[in-house]
Parts: sequence; C-alpha cells; structure tokens
Amino acid sequence: MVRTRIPPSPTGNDLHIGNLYSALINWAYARKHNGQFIVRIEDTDRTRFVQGAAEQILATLRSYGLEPDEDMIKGGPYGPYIQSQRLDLYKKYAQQLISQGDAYYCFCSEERLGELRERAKIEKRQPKYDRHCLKMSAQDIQDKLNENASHVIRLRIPDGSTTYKDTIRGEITIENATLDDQVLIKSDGFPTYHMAVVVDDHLMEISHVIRAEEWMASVPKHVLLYDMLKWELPIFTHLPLLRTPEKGKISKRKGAVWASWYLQEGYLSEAVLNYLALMAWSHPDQKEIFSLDEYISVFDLKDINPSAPIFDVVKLTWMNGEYIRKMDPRKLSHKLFEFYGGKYSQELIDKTIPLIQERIKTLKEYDEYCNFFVNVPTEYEIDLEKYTNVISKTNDALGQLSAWSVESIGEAMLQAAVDAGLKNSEYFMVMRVIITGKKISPPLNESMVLLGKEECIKRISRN
RNA sequence: GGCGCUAUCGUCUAACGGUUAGGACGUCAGGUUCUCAUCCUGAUAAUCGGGGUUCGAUUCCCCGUAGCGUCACCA
Repeated sequence: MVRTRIPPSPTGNDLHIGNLYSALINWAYARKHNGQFIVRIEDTDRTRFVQGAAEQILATLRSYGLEPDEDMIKGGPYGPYIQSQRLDLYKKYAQQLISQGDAYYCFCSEERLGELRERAKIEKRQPKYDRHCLKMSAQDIQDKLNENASHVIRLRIPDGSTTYKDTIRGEITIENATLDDQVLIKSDGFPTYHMAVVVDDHLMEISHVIRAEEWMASVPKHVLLYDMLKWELPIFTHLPLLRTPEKGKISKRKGAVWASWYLQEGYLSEAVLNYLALMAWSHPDQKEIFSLDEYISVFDLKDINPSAPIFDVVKLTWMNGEYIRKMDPRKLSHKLFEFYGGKYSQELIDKTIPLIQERIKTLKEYDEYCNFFVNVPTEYEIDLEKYTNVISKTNDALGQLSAWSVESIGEAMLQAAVDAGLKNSEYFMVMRVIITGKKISPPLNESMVLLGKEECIKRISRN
C-alpha cells in the first residue's frame, strides 16, 4: 500500500510554493497507486507557531484540488494528524531509546552549548556536542530529574557510517562522525522534527517519504532511529529545490512564495500544477500541456531530475494563457465572475468572453481590457483636442444609425474616416480611446455594440 | 570551512555510448490584423574546464571549478 504525506509546519501565512510542488508529487504518486495522501501538521516549534496557518494551508491545498485522504480536519485511522496532540507517543519512544542506551538525558544550559559552538568556530572545528552529560552517573541523572532540572533527550550517534538509498540519486553514504548528537525531545517536552517525523511516518505507515532536498543531510539520523527502533525504512525520495530567477532559494520574492498568491493573481490552479509538474521532469512524449489525470498515469518518481530548476513565471504565464484559450467559455465565464466577486455581471462577462478569451493570459488581465464597460473613462491615452471635428462628424453619423450592429457601426465609421481624410489606423485609434480611454482594447465595433448606442454617443459627445 | 548533492541554449527540458545535440518559453525578424492578443513563417542560442575508459563520449570514471543544501532545544 502506498501512503504519502506532506508535513507542513504552521509557521507562515500560507502554503509555500515549494510545498505545493511537493504536495503535487506526493498526491499524484498516491493517486497513481491507489494509495493515500496525508497531511500532517508539524507544529512542534511553539515559538514560530502562527494561529490559523494550518487551516489556511489546508484550504489552499483544497483550492488547488489536491485533496488529502487524511488530515487534521477530516481525520482518519492514524490520527491525530497534528503533532502537538501526539506528545505522549514521542516521549514513549524516547524513553525506549534511553533504556536501550541509544539516547540520553542532557542537562547542559543554552549558555554552555553556545560556548561550545563558539570555541569550535574559533578552532575551525565542526560544532558538536561534547557528550558532557553522557558521562553522568545514573544517580546524578535521577537526582537532577527529581529536582526538575531543565533537560533534553539526545540521540547517541553510534560509530561507523550510514548508507541510505534515494530514489533519484541512488546510494548515499555519510560518516556518522559528521553527525551531532541530535536533540530528540526539547526542554519544553516537544519533540524535534527528527524525532517526530520518524515516529509519525512509522505509526502512520507512510511508505514513501517524498520531500525537498534540504532534508537529505538529516536522513542518516532518521535511518539510525529506524534501526534503533527496529522499524522498517520507508522509501526516500528527495525533490530538487525550486529556485527563483535570481537563482536563490524561492523564499525571497514578496508574494510569489505563497501558493495562493498565484490564484489571487489570476492564474488557474490547473495551469500552476501543470507548470509545476514540468519542474525537473518532462512528459515522455515531450508534451507541455496535459491534464492531471494524464500526469498521474505517465509520471514516475524515478524520472525526476536531480538538479534544481528555476521557477519561471514568464513561462507559467504563457501556459496559463494556453489554458484560458482552451477553456470552455462558460467555465471561463464562471471563473471570471467568481474572481471579480460581482464587479462584472455574469451577463456582461458572458458577452465579452468572445472578445477577450484569446487576449488574456490571466484572469486579472480581464480587468485591463474590460474595465471601460463599467467605468466611463476619466482620462485618455492620446490627446483628442485636434480631432474634435472628426469626432463630432462621427457622432452625427452614428446618431443617425437605425440599426446598432457591428456592420452598421463599421460602415459608418469607415466612411467618417474617409471623409476626414484620415488613415484607418489613426481614425480607429482615436475612436478607441474615446470609447475605452485606452490604446489597447477588445475589438472596437463589438465593444460598441455591447456598450449600446446611447452610452457610445454619450462618450463621444463629451469630447 | 567540514560533509553532501548538482552541472545541456537566458529559462524549462530531450537525446540504448554513434543525432546536422531535438522541443518548449523568451527574444529578434517577417506575414495576417482598425489597437492589443491570437494564429502562421523564419532566426537566435547550449553539452562548465581538464584528464582518462572507448573505434567513438552530452552520456561512464577521476580531478578541478561553480551553484545549491546542511552543519539549532527551526522545520
């Protein structure tokens, strides 16, 4: 049985785009094998905890259509799905490790640890805990515990080396000497990531651990824990880190780090997911555009590349435009209506769809094209002064029209251009700006029909 | 700095050890068009460097270089 998971921590405002990438792959892999996709909230850092972040993360995931099978809200057979409610479990296994001699109490103060680090830095050594407390007698430890002394529980890293297999990169070996005696249980009684992730992945029967490459360095610690606890290892897959065009970790740029930002900017969830799927992976037939269902059927973890791709919004925007153009007009219409929350009526949107569907690349661009339908222009992108004569002639010609259609408007205006001795391009630009305020707009005649004769005349006669 | 990972056009990527190193985005130049966009044509540009292995390396190995990750009582 395939069981995958993502373990977001509620320390930010929302789901990180990198987490969405990881979520997509975890979700798709579970779907592909008829398994389960789980979301486990890792809220063990009480100092960085953000109220409501977990709910926001789940909501964003849902808005992208990556529905978990088990999570904190929905529940499931392996709950609770939030680590702060599983404290006893971590303590229990930490105790087991202590009794086996694989872990030990440490009463060292933050100050002492800080000094240790300082000294190592000056001497250009690896900062490592010196196992000061490993030398304590059983009696001393008991005394300290009795007087409620602040303490942590540390993993006792054994000698030797640790090897694990990564799906994408193959076997990786690390000398245990490069590992520090990791804190497993913090002084506030909460586990560290390393303890919690191992215990929970085992208890929740996670078969595939698919996460970002930044975790690769700590896998040996986890492997050691699995061994000590006599648990079966999951399959490890480390995804390359997504980078910004500045080549940095994708964590700097203002909004673009958060998954919901793209939705707010008018990107379609399907397009974002499609684009993300193409990060470090390619369709076997070299296709760029494909559905989630198709992705699920052709994708495999082994085909993911190891090198870190750059997340390029320019190409995402192109892809989003492709999705918009291929979308069912009625669906697009509903999307736009929702996106604008009532600013544009469903009726108006329906009528403008044929005019803008192949012009907009994001839902947000609709506003740039169609704002003039609901707002009379207050400023004009070209100076209309010198055209007053043509304008009033056009006004008369249009006013006499009995039928208000694309054809009749077109004929009347073409004639007006000829009469005025203006080139079509120049004349129509003037009219476009009068009606819309802008040099760039949907097709003019069609727009005028939608706007109605009365409104058009009104806009023209103002000038 | 130690340890680890990585390395094909500007970007995303393709290429049983044998191809004129392919496609897509972008950019540029044309065509269509009353603007913009769409659409069509064409162009542009890459195997990080050095050694091996091999009849033959983008591909396998080593070294170097560069980038990234990681060295917390953060995840």
